[in-house]
Amino acid sequence: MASSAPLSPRAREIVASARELLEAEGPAALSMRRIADRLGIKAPSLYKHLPDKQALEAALISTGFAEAAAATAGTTDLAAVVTAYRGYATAHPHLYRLMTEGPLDRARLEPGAEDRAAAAIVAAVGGDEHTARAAWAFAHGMTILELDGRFPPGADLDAAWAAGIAAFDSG
Amino acid sequence: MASSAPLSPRAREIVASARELLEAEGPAALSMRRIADRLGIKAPSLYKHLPDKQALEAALISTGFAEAAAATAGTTDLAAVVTAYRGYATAHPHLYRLMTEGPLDRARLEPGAEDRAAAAIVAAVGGDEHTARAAWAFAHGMTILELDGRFPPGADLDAAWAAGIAAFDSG
DNA sequence: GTCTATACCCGGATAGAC
DNA sequence: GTCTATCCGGGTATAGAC
Repeated sequence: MASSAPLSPRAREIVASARELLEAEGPAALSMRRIADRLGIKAPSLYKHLPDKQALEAALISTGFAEAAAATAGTTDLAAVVTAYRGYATAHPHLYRLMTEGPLDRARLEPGAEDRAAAAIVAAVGGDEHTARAAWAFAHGMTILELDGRFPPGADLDAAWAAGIAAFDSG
Repeated sequence: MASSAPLSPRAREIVASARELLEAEGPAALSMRRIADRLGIKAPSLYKHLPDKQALEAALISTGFAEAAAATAGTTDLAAVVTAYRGYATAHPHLYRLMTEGPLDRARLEPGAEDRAAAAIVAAVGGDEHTARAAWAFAHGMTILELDGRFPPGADLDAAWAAGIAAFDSG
């Protein structure tokens, strides 16, 4: 039903440790056993503090959205928003993947976190929601294809980002 | 080293059956055991025909690229390419995910398959590689966010696609 | 070309003692 | 709050018999 219960202090420590593991080794390494290992405890002990793994992932994702919102706040034009977006994603590639890959269980997130992360791009395109979604798709597509090494080796990605920004600016 | 060895007829049957499983249940269901089940054999028998699971996935991805190339061939303007791209992806969402998610082991693919899949979009933007990459990122971003249900419920995605197309057309 | 048996790895989660 | 013991599931892949 409602969104997540607030986390206890110990649960927040667990989430913080999980984040370090995630950022160091990626989503595939983010198992309850590995998280417990880092904390010097056993995996079953985690369940005294968090109901399940999804709650832990939701906490990580909510944090990521808040940080992405902060990273893009204060920008005014599309180039600046998109540059900040790319910068946040490449600084935290594994967290970005966790935030954006696959379905999102919105009920478990911090309320409003997703909207706040989207606000800067909506403002930068002048408030049109359709254009904002298209520009977000461009930014996410560039980001995830870049992180996954999907562009041809040696491709000038700064130029590709610039071309997309120019398209949306002139449109 | 080199690209994949050609597949035996039996291997092609296995790949075809794997594709049905993939399209019906998604990448997570695509295990050697499940593939074997569908064929009425045991998983170890598959290894007489295919060296490993990656070879099977590479065959599926190469096929997907060829089909995507065919789906977008003959288009002239960006709107038409992008519409065909979206149509192929939504007709084969799980295959599309397999084709586009995560790193790509190019050495195992059918040579040239990736380039042929990209050709229509390059042509539609007038041949500029940077703009082509940006437009592809837009199309992929829209597609994967749509498949993953990442846009707000009730969002008018046709309008978002149109807004992005307009941006690239006027740019 | 298929089988059985098996080796090895991993995962999330629970019960109940301390 | 942590532990041990355990249950359940899953996966890729190999050896060797038939």
